Amino acid sequence: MDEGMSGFCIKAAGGGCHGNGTGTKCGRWNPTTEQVKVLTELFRSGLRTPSTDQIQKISTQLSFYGKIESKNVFYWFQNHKARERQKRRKVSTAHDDDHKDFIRRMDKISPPKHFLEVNHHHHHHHQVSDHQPERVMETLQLFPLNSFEESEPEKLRSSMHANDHDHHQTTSFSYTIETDMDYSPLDLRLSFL
Amino acid sequence: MDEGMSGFCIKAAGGGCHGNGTGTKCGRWNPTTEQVKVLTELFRSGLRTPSTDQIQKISTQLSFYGKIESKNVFYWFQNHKARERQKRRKVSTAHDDDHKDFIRRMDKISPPKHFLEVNHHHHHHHQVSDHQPERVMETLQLFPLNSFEESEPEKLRSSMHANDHDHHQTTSFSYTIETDMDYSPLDLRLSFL
DNA sequence: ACTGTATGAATGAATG
DNA sequence: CATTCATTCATACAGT
Repeated sequence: MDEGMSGFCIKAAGGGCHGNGTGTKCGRWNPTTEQVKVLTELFRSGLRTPSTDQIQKISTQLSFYGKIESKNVFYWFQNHKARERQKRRKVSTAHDDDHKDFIRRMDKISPPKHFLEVNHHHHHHHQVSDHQPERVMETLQLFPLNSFEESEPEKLRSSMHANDHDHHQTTSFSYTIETDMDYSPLDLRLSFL
Repeated sequence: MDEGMSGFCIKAAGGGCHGNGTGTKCGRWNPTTEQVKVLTELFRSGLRTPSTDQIQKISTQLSFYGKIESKNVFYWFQNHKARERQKRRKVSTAHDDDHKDFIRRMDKISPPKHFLEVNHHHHHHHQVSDHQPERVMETLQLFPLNSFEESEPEKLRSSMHANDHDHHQTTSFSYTIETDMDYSPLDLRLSFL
């Protein structure tokens, strides 16, 4: 979730919409026939996943036919490829007798290869029932306040060094969840180091 | 940077099977608004790449609001960071108004024929810069003709013949826009090096 | 007007 | 860290 979540591009409506005669509403990109034509042609020519540069160029060219952004081109190819494949896949079901008990996506499909999967605690008492939050109201120790910033070399957190939780030195910051709902005095405290 | 527009996005449609594991056949984590809120807050506080410990703690805290695993937190941060960065690059492009000053530059000769890097130019560092995308209004150099990936024998169909004079030595494909509107003889040239 | 379908947009989950 | 695939949500538009 970024700031601009749900496709509500309510931004600057004035003239925002490409002035095509078909009276198109703004809110989401509505490709013109020309744009679609070009995109389709590119796709048919073999372009499936354009690189950033190509996307840039394509959208720039297409911008002549109407408002368009790079991401539109990006999504277009993403979707087009996905749907075609999706369609193609529907034609491969139950080709034989019966049980095609495969492609069954549900629970644990692929366990995280590396470190992940650590959150496991209560399982003994009422396993899958509604989780009775044991009020783990402990203070959440977070980042060292100086390690963030995209400068992470290759420090895979594979470290997995048991537990350290010792360096609780400075800056602590409490964050209280703010919700409209009013549940228990549950305030998540996130302490930053 | 619009924030908290209406607090919807509550994908309560179709399945909406997040929440406790009372037999919900959810395949993938569906974060609750509270979880997202916290994660976002953490992100905005500067957390970008939480360590294993932090991930652990965060997911533990967030588990109060619903089912969640460490890997979810991990992926969330990965994606969030990546997308924000990607947004800096894709959501740009063509912001100019109605400057139809398309420059039909003399096509730049395509580099060597067979597969070769499509990106033959700049590749400087531009971490998080909010610069205006350069208007690459030149012939659209696209993929290296010899398709890639997948077993999709896309038939290269080059209908639209070049009604122009322009024709490169390489397999170029000229696409002429055909519209009822009668703007300039703008022919979008898509050259596939 | 409502409904079904096509498709733009978003994002969880991976993989390299 | 970037790139990609799979799912799903949201909407524009066509058909009845």
